[in-house]
Amino acid sequence: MMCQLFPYAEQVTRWLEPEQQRAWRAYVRMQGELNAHLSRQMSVDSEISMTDFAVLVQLTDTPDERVRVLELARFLHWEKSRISHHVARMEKRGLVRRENCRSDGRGSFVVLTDLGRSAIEAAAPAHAETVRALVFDQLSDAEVKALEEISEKIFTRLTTGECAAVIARCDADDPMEVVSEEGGCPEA
Amino acid sequence: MMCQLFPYAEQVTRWLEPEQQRAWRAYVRMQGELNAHLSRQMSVDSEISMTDFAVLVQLTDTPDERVRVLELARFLHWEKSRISHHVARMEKRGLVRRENCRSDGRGSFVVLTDLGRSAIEAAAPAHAETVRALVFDQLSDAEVKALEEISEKIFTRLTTGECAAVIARCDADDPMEVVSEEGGCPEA
DNA sequence: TGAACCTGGATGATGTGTCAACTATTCCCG
DNA sequence: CGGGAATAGTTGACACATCATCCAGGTTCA
Repeated sequence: MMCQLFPYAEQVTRWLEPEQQRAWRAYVRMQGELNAHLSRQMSVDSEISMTDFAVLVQLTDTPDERVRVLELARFLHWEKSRISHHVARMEKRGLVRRENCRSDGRGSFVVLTDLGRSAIEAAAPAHAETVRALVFDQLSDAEVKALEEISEKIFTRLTTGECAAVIARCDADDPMEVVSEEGGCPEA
Repeated sequence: MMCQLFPYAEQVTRWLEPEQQRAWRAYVRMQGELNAHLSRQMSVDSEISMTDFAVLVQLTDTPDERVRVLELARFLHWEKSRISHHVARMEKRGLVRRENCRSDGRGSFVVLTDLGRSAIEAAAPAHAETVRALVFDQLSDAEVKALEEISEKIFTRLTTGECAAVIARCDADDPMEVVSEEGGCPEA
């Protein structure tokens, strides 16, 4: 039970401090459980999944409720084929529909349907309640602030420097010549 | 871009405070990106995935490197069919093997193979480096402590009370008569 | 104009997670 | 002992994510 995730302390490599290791294990468990719980809640008391929800949010967030496929990919940090497949499934269920772009023959829009709008409007309140109950009702104001700062710092690290090059895959097709000396991101 | 995740502020339901909303959006983005990054790193510079890794850790953590399937499920908070499928795939790749339990004819053990051991030993150092570089190098000692406490509080909420009943699915087969008045977990 | 290249997007194969059955064994209790 | 319930685990169908590949429509430039 001790040293659960990484039994290789100080044998193999510079490892985490005990406090870091405790924090990491706590975070990993929490995050896994929270994701599972939010997904389950969403699909139990509404007809859509968390990923459907994310897509629908982007659409409702846009004035004319239509977004280009790749733009969606960039907002969500998904890769384009994921969007493509997912939109296809959502289209089959009537949540969105596709329309081709007149000004660019290659492009197409994803457009919110009435069914899609009512689906997200039905799902949102319960989701909000859940997040509040599971997360914010447990935390002090200071902790909320800390959570934001911690998240922001890590996110910044993930989206700058060499890490950004990998993430940029969703903008470009080719591996784009990442100059990584064996190991890529970690050793900055 | 504002109000990205939940555009239904104060229209529909008691919603999150602005600071909570900012924190939530930051957390969600960070967590998604971090997961993606850790998975990619693991599968790029080793032959196993994060989930393989999790299973192998449990095995190496056990004295005789063999664990019962359901015990594995409980440790990892996975459901049993997920374990079953995943172990089947790992067995196909030679990372583990199955052995039937002599004392209980129904049961079976998952046993670490030499290949499995060398796979995790090869993967662990780079993973450790990555976690340190992406997460802990960004955080002060106070933030590490805060991260642990925040995670612990949320995790506790997730695994006690009515929420626990849902999670307990991995211990029992039946839906176990969860007494939830329309909505389940959130409204405590 | 047309050849090389780039971009937006779709598609198919494969690996993974979830749900709902299902089988086989063991346990409980008369 | 015998029969029902619980337990351990598997299986199949389906939704989803990723990767590599493909293709049609644009762009650049000679």
